[in-house]
Amino acid sequence: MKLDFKVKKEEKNSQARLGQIFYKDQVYETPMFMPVGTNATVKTLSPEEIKEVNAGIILSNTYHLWLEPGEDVVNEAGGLHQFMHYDGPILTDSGGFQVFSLAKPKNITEEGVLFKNHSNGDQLFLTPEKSIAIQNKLDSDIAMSFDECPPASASFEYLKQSVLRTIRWAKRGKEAHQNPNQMLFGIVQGGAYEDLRKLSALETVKIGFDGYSIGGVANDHESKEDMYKAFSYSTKYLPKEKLRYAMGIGEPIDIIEGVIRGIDLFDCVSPTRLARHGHAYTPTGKINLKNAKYKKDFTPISTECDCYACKHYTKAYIHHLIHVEETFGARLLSIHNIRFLTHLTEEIRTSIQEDQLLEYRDAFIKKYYGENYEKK
RNA sequence: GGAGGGAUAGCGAAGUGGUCAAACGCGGCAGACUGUAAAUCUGUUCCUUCGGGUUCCAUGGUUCAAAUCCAUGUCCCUCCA
Repeated sequence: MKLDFKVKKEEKNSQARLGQIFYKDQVYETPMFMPVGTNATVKTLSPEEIKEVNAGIILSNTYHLWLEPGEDVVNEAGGLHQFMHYDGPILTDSGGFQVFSLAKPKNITEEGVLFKNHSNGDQLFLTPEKSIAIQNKLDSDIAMSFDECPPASASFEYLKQSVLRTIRWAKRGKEAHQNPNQMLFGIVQGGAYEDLRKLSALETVKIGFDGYSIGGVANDHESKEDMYKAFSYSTKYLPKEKLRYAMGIGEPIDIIEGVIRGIDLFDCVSPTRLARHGHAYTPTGKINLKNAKYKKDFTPISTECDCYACKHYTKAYIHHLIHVEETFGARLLSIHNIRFLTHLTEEIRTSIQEDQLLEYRDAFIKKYYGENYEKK
């Protein structure tokens, strides 16, 4: 069954909204943070742990599952939910981000994108139709249009051509889409230019999708200022009743700033990747558990956190696990970091409810970054 | 008792007259990471008041110059008796 979305409340002092996603017999609140599980697994976590950490939607990836194990295997298993034993909503990215991370610009044509398989060098060709067909078979709940995700450093002219092509691809993808239980989102591109974001948003909305994503943000050292512009210039031209999703975002502050600009959904690899590299989010900033100063720190990562890691383990123990490269360390930190972000969105929702989101943002910055925070 | 081989920075290991404060790997100490080619990548790792100082088992020697050559000693390994 296709999931449903309703906006419950709009904040008085910003573009922020409170919403609800209805899925099977469950209701999920937005704004929401969605953990990333590219290879049909949120790295190191079981589905039970994903739920324990209060995450709802999780992500998976078309490109990766196409290569391994192949969409037919997943389909034969009964779809992604059955395959990976996750009964919450699953969103699949289209492979569009891999256009940015894996393909060379000259391999992008009107028809589609030529990739080199990152593991064996095979030539691969992905098109909008192919991406949608794979997602149909994976049977995710939300599919993404196949887009070009250009680097932030791309020129205005290149971005314009790219936006126009992504719109044409979106149209082709929508025509190819056949899974009635699956939402399909269009993707707004256009860098930090209002003209391009407007063009991209309006044309994509004209095609008509179940929700809209904002792509091409936080690529290759884009400034925060440009990222926030991209948010504003996109949501400004999107219908209020549809879900808005900032792809690949992000850092705690970027989630808050995104919500302020009218975004409902966020996903990011940071909590799990940082975890594998020994880092933990805390209310007073990010810390590196590998650091020698934690060797004998027998306090939890955060006394304000209710996650499994913080309830039962000390920094000293996790420091030890990371040093001896035990996977349990990465798991505890992944649990903690995702919980940090889902908890952040809970506080954001409360603040929207009370029309206090801007105050919440300022207080968060003061606590997380200290007094001398400036947008970089 | 005899014959060989070896001793290099925290560890392993290159280097066998000057370009050597000494490759490289590990470990250590830090940093980066935003739709996951990411349990990855980068920096740093003798001391220093940044001028310099002190090193390659020890001592003595050869040489303009020694981790590198010679002598003696100490310790380790392999083989033979």
